Amino acid sequence: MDERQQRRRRDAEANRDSLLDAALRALAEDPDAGLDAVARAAGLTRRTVYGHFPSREALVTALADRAGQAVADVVRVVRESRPEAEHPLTTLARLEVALWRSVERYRLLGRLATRPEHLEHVARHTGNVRAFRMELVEAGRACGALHTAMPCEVVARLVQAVPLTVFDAVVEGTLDAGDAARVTAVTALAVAGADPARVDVHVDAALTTTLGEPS
Amino acid sequence: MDERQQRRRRDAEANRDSLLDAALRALAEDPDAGLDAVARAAGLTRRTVYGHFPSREALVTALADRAGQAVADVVRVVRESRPEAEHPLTTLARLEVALWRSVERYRLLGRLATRPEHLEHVARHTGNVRAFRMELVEAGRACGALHTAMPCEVVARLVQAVPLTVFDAVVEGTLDAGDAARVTAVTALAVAGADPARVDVHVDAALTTTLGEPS
DNA sequence: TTCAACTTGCACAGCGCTGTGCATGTTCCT
DNA sequence: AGGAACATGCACAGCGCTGTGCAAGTTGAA
Repeated sequence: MDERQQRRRRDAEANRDSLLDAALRALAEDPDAGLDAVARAAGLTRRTVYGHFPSREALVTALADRAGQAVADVVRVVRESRPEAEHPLTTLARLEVALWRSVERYRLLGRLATRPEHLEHVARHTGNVRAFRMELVEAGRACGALHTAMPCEVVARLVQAVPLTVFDAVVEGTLDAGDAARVTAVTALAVAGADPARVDVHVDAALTTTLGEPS
Repeated sequence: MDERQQRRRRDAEANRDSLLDAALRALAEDPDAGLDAVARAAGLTRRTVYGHFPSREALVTALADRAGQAVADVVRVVRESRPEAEHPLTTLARLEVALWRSVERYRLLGRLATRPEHLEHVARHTGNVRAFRMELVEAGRACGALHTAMPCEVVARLVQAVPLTVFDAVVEGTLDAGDAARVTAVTALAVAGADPARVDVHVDAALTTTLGEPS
């Protein structure tokens, strides 16, 4: 009963995956992209999509859940790998850097949130990240490392948008992809109210810690 | 030849205006909102829209141009009202505060930019703001008031998203509308790399300067 | 008051997208 | 090799939106 016969043929499973991958990219660019564009990007036909998903909404839902799961995993890993005495701002930097590895999925959630019909469904997934960010901001303020200019929840909301903006900057060519993770972390700390002179320490620590892990 | 007889009847002109107003709100929420929703929000019929605009695209274009003009005016006013010796960061704060008064239009441009078909048309309007922001960031760095962690163009791009994020926070209820202008300015300076301890000075100066002007 | 400008309702064509049925290959599994 | 699972092409219905034509009403201006 562990796993049923899930999917009988391997190629079908592979097609389903490349379909989800194509949808991830296509819908992150345009949440209203047609199924034809998605299928074509996956090297398949529109008709075939309905062999894997009963409706367009089912595809989007599966995709959103998958993305939400990935993001939740990132949060969990960062939480669990956190040393007892690690500075909250270093953890925050690590979170943003680690999150950058799943930016495509994070971005998908952000894009779907711009469509009223998916807003509530996405909101269930973004809660974790926001809560963790708020936690870290509060901890950062507790040790006097953050300037307090607005409520923590507002800060968390503003930080939430940073990776999305950075991604947009990369897409439009303003920012080099190699610098993106660092820029994200630096900006996130700045928005949180950190002293610019001390940001580098945390970000560098985060980058060296999180760098060693391959795909 | 100053003004032709432009529009013959006053009510028609008024309807056209309330149509544009409704479209501003509706399309800023959902760039794909139907003309029926727009007309209904203006207290008119879909059929009437085509009495004022030949096509949906014409409406959107007129709206985008109008919004772009408003934003450009804000930039011009802030530029011209700038005292010789004013600190660049104070000017930047003034820009963001003044821009907040036209946030709905600024936001419309931002929303339209998420739709591929309008992207290039919007880009013509956003150039001014970005250039001015970059100018101010460079000046701020020149007098040592800004921590340098990334290229100016990247900073300008990141600051560009701040008002939009703040507006979203207001819409979803995370932030009180009364604090929005201040939060925008504070966050913009933070992203630019200002010392948090000195941000208040510039923002307060900007708020008191720009506050006296009514609608 | 009278005419022109404007709004409205209805009806219709067109377009693009979704979702389905079916008949025909093609590919995997045993 | 055989049969089941899967992909494909085509045809079709449905839906929502755009854009147009026309025949009414309604309102502003002279």
